Parts: sequence; structure tokens; C-alpha cells
Amino acid sequence: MRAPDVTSGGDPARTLALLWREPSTAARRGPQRGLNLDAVIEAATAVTDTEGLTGLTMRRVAQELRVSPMTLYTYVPGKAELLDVMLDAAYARMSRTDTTGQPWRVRLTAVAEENRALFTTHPWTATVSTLRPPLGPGAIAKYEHELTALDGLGLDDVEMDDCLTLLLSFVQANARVAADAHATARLTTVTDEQWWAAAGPLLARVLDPAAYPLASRVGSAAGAAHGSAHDPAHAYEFGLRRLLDGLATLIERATPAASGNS
Amino acid sequence: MRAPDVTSGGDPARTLALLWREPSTAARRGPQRGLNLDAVIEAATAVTDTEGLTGLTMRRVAQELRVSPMTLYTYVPGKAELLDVMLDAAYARMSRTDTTGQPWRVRLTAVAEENRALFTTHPWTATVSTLRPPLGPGAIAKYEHELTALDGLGLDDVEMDDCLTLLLSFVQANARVAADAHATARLTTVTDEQWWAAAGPLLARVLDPAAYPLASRVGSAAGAAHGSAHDPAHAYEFGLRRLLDGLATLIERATPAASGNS
DNA sequence: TCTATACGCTGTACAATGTACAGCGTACGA
DNA sequence: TCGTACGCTGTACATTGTACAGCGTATAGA
Repeated sequence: MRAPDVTSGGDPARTLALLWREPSTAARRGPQRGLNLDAVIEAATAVTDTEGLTGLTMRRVAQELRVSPMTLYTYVPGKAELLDVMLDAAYARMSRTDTTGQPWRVRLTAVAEENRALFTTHPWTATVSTLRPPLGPGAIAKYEHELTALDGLGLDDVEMDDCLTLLLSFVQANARVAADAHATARLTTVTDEQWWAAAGPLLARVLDPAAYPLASRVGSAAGAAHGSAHDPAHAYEFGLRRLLDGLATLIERATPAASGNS
Repeated sequence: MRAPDVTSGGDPARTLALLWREPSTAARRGPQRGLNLDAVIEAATAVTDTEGLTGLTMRRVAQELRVSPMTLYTYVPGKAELLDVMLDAAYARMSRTDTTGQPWRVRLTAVAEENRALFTTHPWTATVSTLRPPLGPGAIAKYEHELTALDGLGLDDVEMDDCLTLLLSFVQANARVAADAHATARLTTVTDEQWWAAAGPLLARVLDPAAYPLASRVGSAAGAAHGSAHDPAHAYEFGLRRLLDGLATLIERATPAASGNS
């Protein structure tokens, strides 16, 4: 199969059974199982945390569990489904701050921070597609928790989903850049700073500042402000502030009373 | 090399020479070249447009050009560099609307639309990392053009870059979802609607609405509103409006006079 | 004009990946 | 007690990027 960075092209029923740990119907015959799904998830997650998504191979996980590669297929239908359950497990383990009664900005900031923490702990979660999210207990609990931060603000159901989608999409896009930086550094041994340090002078030789005045001025100003050309931490602070300002006009129209609404 | 979806781990000098079409220094000896870089770029882009990033293989491009796979390496150092020049060429071909004198919201909306058009024409451009952008003529011209939309609004250089980064990051994140949907459909033959149609009832069986009241209510409301669980077009409209609202508080603080500043 | 050399192009080869398949042995239901 | 379902494994294959060496060509220098 190609490009299994996305939920199974396989049977949704099989995947859901896996996610919700539905016990197999028939009585077990044959040898005892030497492992269980959670052990596989744990090993795979450990590998991917330290070696990145490209380091996640069936052979590598099997080696970690001191088992032959094909053994994994008794616990999981394939690599795509393994990623599904890994992701749901990561969601399940996220910390969920209770911000009831606090102003909505505080509540949404907490949601953003919780996801940011996820992407920091497990950088690979930022780079997998969430087009077809793993519909397991972890993802559902996460969704429920995050929706409560948007509850009681006078938004209708669709708007609640819209706001949450926008917020999470921002945090993920931001984290993806950081994750890419990590992955690239691991694969090429040339760090981002080194790359820009090498490319900068070369670019200056071919780039005519008269032809591209704004690009050269703003580009070098931005490059000087943060160390590199892109500073994810700065972009996060800036973006989150703008985004909350943007949501404010929607939320405070829905609840004219309060910028400090609970 | 693994994961070459990102700019060359190779020599930045070589890549820049390629991007700016620097002529080789020495006099050419030996047979005439049967192709040129632009022909390779064109063929590779055509393949990737129709078959996705996973369809972009050196063998496939070579076949398109009626040439043996290894021949490509006379025109390009490797696949990563090929992607670089493909991306820069796509940037170079983007349409750039002149919106001088128009209100800033119109100008920024035009920038967003131009990028959206790029991601529609070449979906793969939405899924490659822009951590280390191809520093070629296309990318520079694009950057210069987009900065002019933010010029004269009273923002300092770093703020201009911040705003542009945020806007482009939003449009790309949105397009990436659509691109993923396309790619997934091509690889699995089960469309998004079919997948949700299969997963929905199965999920209803394991999901307790009492335990997750908001998730089930809002989830089904959102699912009903758009056809699927995620509607990129709707998310784009919603997100862009919020984002511009968010930038407004920054821009109109910088230029207190005008919400219709030129 | 002759010739050596740089260069375009190609076939072969290798390592890495996911996983299909068949065989071997085990422990439980009958 | 015995047959069978199932856990586990080794082998094998298709697909990828690309290193390497060989072959032939057209030009620079004689």
C-alpha cells in the first residue's frame, strides 16, 4: 500500500472494532498471545516519537518487541490501522484542563495549549492527515472536551464546530512546521540555521534588491527578528492572538453582553 | 534518501543554480542534450497533477519523456531538487492580480484566492512542506507581490511578514484537507462520503450520547450541514472571514483612520 | 584532419519497505 | 484423545530512489 499516513482504506468496521477494543466473538483456541494491542501501540509510539514517522516501520516495531515482523499482523490489520490506534491512544492520553466559569478566551487558549502540548510530545501527530479522524474513544473524548470550551457562548452547533475546526487547524499547521524542521534535521544532518546561513549569501548574489524591494527588505527584517526565516513559536503567539480577535467579533455578536463571558 | 517531500538535503548552491538557471561554466562537449530542465519540470508536474505526489516517481516521469529513468539525473541532482524546481515553476506561473488602491480586505482576499487557485490546479503544492521554500525566481516574485498587498497599512516589516505567513498558512492548511481527500479517494477507491456513510452507523452503535452529549449533537449537526464531516469550502469561507476580522484589530490600530485604507 | 576527452544516456544492481503466503507447532473444544 | 483454529515465523515479491560502470558521441586541441 502507498501513503498510509491516513486512515485505513480498509474495512471501517474492522478499524472501529480495534479502536473500541471490541472482544473477538469466538472462543480462543491455539497458543496464548504473547503480546496485546496496547503493547504494540506503546512500542510503535515510542519508536515514532524518537525517530519520526519515517522511522515507523513494521520491522522496527517488531524488533522493539523482540518478535518477527509478521507477528504484528496478528494484532493489527496493517500499518494504516496501526497509525489510527496510535493516534487515538495519543488523544486519549491528552491532559484536559477544566476551565468552566472562565472567560472564553482563557478557555480557547487552554484548548490550543493542550493540542500544542500533544504536538510537542508526539511531533508525528501534527503531520498525519485528520481528514478521516480515528473515531475511537480518545478522539471522541477530545472532541467532547473541546466543545465544552465553546458551549454557552450563544453559538449554534455548526458555528461551534466551525470555530473549533479553525482553532485546531491553526495549531496543527503551526506545529507541522516545527515537526518538519525536526524531521528534516534528523534526515539531513544540516540544521535549519546552517541551511539558511548557506542559502542566504548565495541568494544575495542572484537577487536584485531593486527588482524585489519589499521581498529583500521584509525578508531580511523577518530573518533578523527571529533567528531563522520562520519562528514557529513567534508565529503561534501572533496567530493565536489574531485568531481569537477574529472569533471575538463572532462570539460577542452572539452574546452582546460579555467579552468576559463564562 | 527518505521523505524527500522537502527541500534538498543536498547542496544549497547546486539547488540555487538550478532554480536560477545558471548556465554551466565550461564549454559543452559530447552529445547534444535531448531534453532540458523545463521539459522535465513540465512532465513531472503533469504526472503529479493527475496522479498525486505518490504518483511522482522518477521512472514514471522518465516514461513520460520516453527516456530511461537514470537520464533524469543528468538534468536534476535528485528527486528532492526536482520537487524544488517544480514548486518554484508553479509559483512563477501563478496569476497576480493588481489590487493597488483597493481596501486592504479586498487585497488580502485576492492574495488568498490566488493561493487557493494554485492549490486547486496543483493539489500537491498544498501538501509539501514550505519550511525551506525554493528560493527561486518564482517564489521571490510571489513573495514580493503578496507583500505589496500589505504595504502602506502602517505595519512594520516583521508584522507584514507575520500577517502574510498567517494568511498563507491558513489557506494551505485548508487546501491540504481537500488535497488529502483527493489523494485518499485515488488510493482507496472508497470516497469520503462512502467512508462516513459506513463509519457513521457503526460509530452510533458504540457511542453513548449520554456520555458525550456535545460531541454527538454537534457532530451530527455539522455532518448534516455539510455533506461530509468536513467541508473545506465552508471552512475556507468561515476561516477567512474570522482571520480578516482578527487582522483588522491589528491593522486598524496601526492606521486608525481607515477600515477602507488603500 | 586526427584524436583524446568530457559528457549524454543506459542497464544493472542494491537496500529498504509493506505485506501475501504457506508451514509449523500449540492448546482448547469435542 | 484428537482434530482444528490460531499464534508465530521465514521466505518471497513488487516498488522505490539512485550508485556505478560502460558505451557512444561530438567537440577542443594537435
